[in-house]
Amino acid sequence: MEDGINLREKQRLRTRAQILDAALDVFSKKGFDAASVRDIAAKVGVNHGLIRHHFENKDKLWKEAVAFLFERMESELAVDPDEEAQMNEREKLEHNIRLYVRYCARHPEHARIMVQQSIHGSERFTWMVKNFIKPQHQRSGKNLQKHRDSGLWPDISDVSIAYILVAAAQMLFVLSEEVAEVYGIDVSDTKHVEAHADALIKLFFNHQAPS
Amino acid sequence: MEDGINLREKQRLRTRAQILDAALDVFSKKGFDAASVRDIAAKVGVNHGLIRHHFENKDKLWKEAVAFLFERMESELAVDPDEEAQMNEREKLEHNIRLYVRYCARHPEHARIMVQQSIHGSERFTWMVKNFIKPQHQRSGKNLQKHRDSGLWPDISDVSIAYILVAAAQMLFVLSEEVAEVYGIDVSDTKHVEAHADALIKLFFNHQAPS
DNA sequence: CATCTCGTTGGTCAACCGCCCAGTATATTC
DNA sequence: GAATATACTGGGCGGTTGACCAACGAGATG
Repeated sequence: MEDGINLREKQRLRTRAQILDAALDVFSKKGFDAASVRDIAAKVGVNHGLIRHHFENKDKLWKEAVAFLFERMESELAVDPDEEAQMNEREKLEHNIRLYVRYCARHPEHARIMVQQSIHGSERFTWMVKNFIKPQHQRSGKNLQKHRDSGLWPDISDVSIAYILVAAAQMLFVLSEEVAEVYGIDVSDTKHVEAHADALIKLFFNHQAPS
Repeated sequence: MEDGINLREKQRLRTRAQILDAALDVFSKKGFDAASVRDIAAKVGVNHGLIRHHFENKDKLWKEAVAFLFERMESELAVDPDEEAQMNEREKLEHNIRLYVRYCARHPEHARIMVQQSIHGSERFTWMVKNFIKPQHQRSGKNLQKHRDSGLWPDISDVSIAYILVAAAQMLFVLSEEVAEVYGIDVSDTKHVEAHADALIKLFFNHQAPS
C-alpha cells in the first residue's frame, strides 16, 4: 500500500479534487450563503451527502477550497530564478506585474471569492485575512517600500498603491461578463490580457524614462 | 389633498424610503440571493408582507433600489457650472476624479452591489448593464477619447483605462473592512479619502508636467 | 474466502425562503 | 358619521437549505 497504487485512496483524492474544483466555481459565482452544497455535488455528479463525508461541513469545504486557491497561486506566480537573474530591478517588477495579470485572467474565481467574502465579512473573512491576505500584503509592502525609496515606484502611500495596483489588475477579469456586455470583448483572450498588463506597466512606470 | 399635506401619502413615501435604504444595505452586504426580504423588513421594523405591498416582489425591490442608487449618484456628482468655468481641461478631469473618489467613500454600497451582481450574472445584471452601466461607459468613453487625443490622458485602450480607473477608485472603499483588518485604517476618514484621490491623480497625470 | 473499511447513497429533519392572502386599523372622502 | 381606500399585520404554503444518519457495496486486509 505505497502511495500511488491504492485504488481506494486514488479515487478518494480524485473525488476530493473534483469537489474542490466545483466548489470554487459555485462559491465564486454565488457567494458563500447563496451557494448550496447540493449544487456543488450535482456539478460533480455525486450525492450531496458525500461532501459532508469528505469535508465535514460547508464552512470547512470553503476553507479548504480557499487554501487550495492560495497554494496554487503561489506555485503559479513563482519566478524562475535563472530568468530573474538576468533582470534589473525595474524589469523584475514589470515581470511580476505581468505574471500577476496573467494569473488574474486565468483564475478570475480567485479574486471573485476574495471580493465577495471581504464585502460580506464574518468569521470566514477574518480567517482568510489572517492566514492569507495580511501575510501577502506584508511581504509585498516591504518590496514596494524598497522600490519607492529608489525612485522606481511612484511616491504613494502603501495602502493606496496596494489596492490601486491589485484592483486595477484584477477587476477587468472579475467583471469579465460586464466587459463582454458593454464592450463586446472577451478579456480572457491573450491579446487583451497582455494589453492590460502593458497598460498597467505604462501607468505605473511612466513617471520616469524606460530603462 | 395637494402634494405635501396628505398624511397617508407622506407616511407611504417615508416607509418606502426606509425600505429602500435597508434594502441597499442588505443587498450590498449579502448579494441578491442571500439577502432575505424578511431581513430587510426587520431592519426597518415592519412586517415582511409590507414589502410585497410596496414593491410587488424581491426583484422589483432590487431594481427600484438600484435605480435610486444611480439617480442619487448623478445628483451627487453634478459639478457646479460656475466652478467648472474657471478650470482648464486638466483641472476639470482632476476635479471629476476627486468627486468620484469622495462618492465611492460616501456610498461604498453602490460599488458593492454592482460588483456582486456583475459576478453573479442573471437577468438583473443584464437590466443593470443596459440601463445604467453601458450608458455611463459610453458617456465617459467619449470624454476620455478627447483627452487622450490632446495628450492629457495616458495612451491606453478604452477598456483597460476605464476599468483601471474605476476599480482603483472604488475598491479601497468596497474592501474597507479588509483594509481595516490588514492596515488598521478607517478609509472613510476624510484624510484617507483625499489621500486616495491625490494618489490616483498623481498616477494618471504624472506622464506630463503639472499645469 | 471471510471480515473489515470506508467511499457513496438516499432519505429525514428543522429552519428558512419568497410568495400569497385574509384580516385589522386608520386616514380620507362624501 | 358612514362608507371607502389603503398602509400594515400575521399566518400559511410549497420549496430549498445544511446537517444528520442508517444502509449499501466494492476494495483492502488477514
